[in-house]
Amino acid sequence: MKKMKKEFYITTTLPYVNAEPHIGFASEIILADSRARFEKLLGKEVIFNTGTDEHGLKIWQKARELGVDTQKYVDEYAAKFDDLREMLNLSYTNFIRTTDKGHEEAAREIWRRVDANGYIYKKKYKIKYCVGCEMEKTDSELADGYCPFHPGKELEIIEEENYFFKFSAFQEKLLKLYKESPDFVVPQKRFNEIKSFVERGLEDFSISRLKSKMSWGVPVPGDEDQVMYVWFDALTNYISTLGWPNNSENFEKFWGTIDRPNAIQIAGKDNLRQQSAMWQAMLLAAELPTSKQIFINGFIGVDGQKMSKSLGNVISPKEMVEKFGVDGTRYLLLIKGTFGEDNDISWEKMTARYNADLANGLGNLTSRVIKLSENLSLKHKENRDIFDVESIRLVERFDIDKVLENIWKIVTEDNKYIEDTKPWELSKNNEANFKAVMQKLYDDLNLIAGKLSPFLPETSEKIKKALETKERIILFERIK
RNA sequence: CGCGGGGUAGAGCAGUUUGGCAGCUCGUCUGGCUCAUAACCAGGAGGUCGCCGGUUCAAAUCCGGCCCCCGCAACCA
Repeated sequence: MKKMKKEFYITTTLPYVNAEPHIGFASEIILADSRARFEKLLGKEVIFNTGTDEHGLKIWQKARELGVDTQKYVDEYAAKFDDLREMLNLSYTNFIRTTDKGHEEAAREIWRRVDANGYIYKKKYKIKYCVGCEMEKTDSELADGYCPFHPGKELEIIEEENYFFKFSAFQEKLLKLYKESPDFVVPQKRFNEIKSFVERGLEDFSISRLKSKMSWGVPVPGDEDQVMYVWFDALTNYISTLGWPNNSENFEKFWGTIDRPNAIQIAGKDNLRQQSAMWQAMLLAAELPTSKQIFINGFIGVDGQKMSKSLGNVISPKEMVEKFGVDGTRYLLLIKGTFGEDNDISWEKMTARYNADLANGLGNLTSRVIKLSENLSLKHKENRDIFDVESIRLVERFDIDKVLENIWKIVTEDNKYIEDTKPWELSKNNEANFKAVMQKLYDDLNLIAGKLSPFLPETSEKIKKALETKERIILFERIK
């Protein structure tokens, strides 16, 4: 067996705090949590990072709109996101807020390094400004050259001077990085997408805003008139959370070194460019190690449609937990489909799956075994190496749906085994066989509990406890 | 020629990288069981793998062409 590295680092993206926690983010963080718990079980020291992205124009506007102090507004939202820890039984070790002082300092430091290496320059550029909206408009937001909300008004052209990041200088370096690590982005199709994006050529992008127009951001080092564009600041959280630049020991241990990158990132497909190109270029520009691997998840649709507020079909993590419980929600979000693909959900389908797999499947099997073995004293053995090489490979690709499918094969086999051996008859006429049959079922259920612990931690504990105490238990109540 | 994803049983999907018996879950039909949460087990029905052509002993899978759906630009991961 080859010697494995003892430290594991995983981070989600940081949700932007201008809306309630989204089911897509819940799915992302449950995947990350499952992986983090899994690695911990394999004996690694784990840092699992998440947090909130709190700067930028939209938040500043939203707070103004509501007439509340911006800091107060973000404090409230950050707390809402931190509530997910309990709601979804998450095991994250770090919760970083981009308004944390340490983070802001780190963002300024990475700026200084990128600047010192010659990758930041100042440039005047023209922006289109709609007086009706009192907002800057990008070309993609325009309809026939006019603001869609104020089509009668001419757009004003304003010249603004901002700082730019020399993204264009990183085309070759990024392609080299992609070439050298063939699994850098998973799934492959997303990797192909970002490769061809970088191959087509990169454009420098603006990384600051005039403070006079929008003050809610990290001040640019050496220029009091500008604040950082939110992306530049936000991406830095993945390393500021480790105490970078002050705590270089911790940083190298978890984030890794240039020769041995160690950081696993998970993100939604809307974040492909930011995470796998922009952020990597920023790291290269600051002469820091890149990420090790980036997993890109698909989107969740409802009944074949996009989930959106205007359609009124939004399913929130909170509602799911109210209906299916913590582990029910975790299970349903883990098995909803192949990692990286867009997955379709609906209350109807989720309820059917909940009843079939959790109530009728695992829950009912647990009841059967506990009841049948009520009066027996069975041997308890500790599980060792409960995950085989195949399961490890699957979890490392976030194919957790397939791992769970394999666990559920044991449930099916055991139901069949009970049917074939008829222990309720054996208990009356063949004590020895009865005991042997029940011992096997006990061992299997104990194994299932072990295998479930990273994914459905609460259920895992409940099963173990029920086996021990022989107390009858309804793991998952059927839902109508 | 903007970029990308998809079309496989009534529904939802896997399988396509590396060609080799068309598979899973739900639903449905028939039968069985009574330990269990009206749960469980067995068997059955149901598919021209979007269409046309090519390569091959062999194509859902590889190649060429075509049709249709969806996402990316407005709340939104």
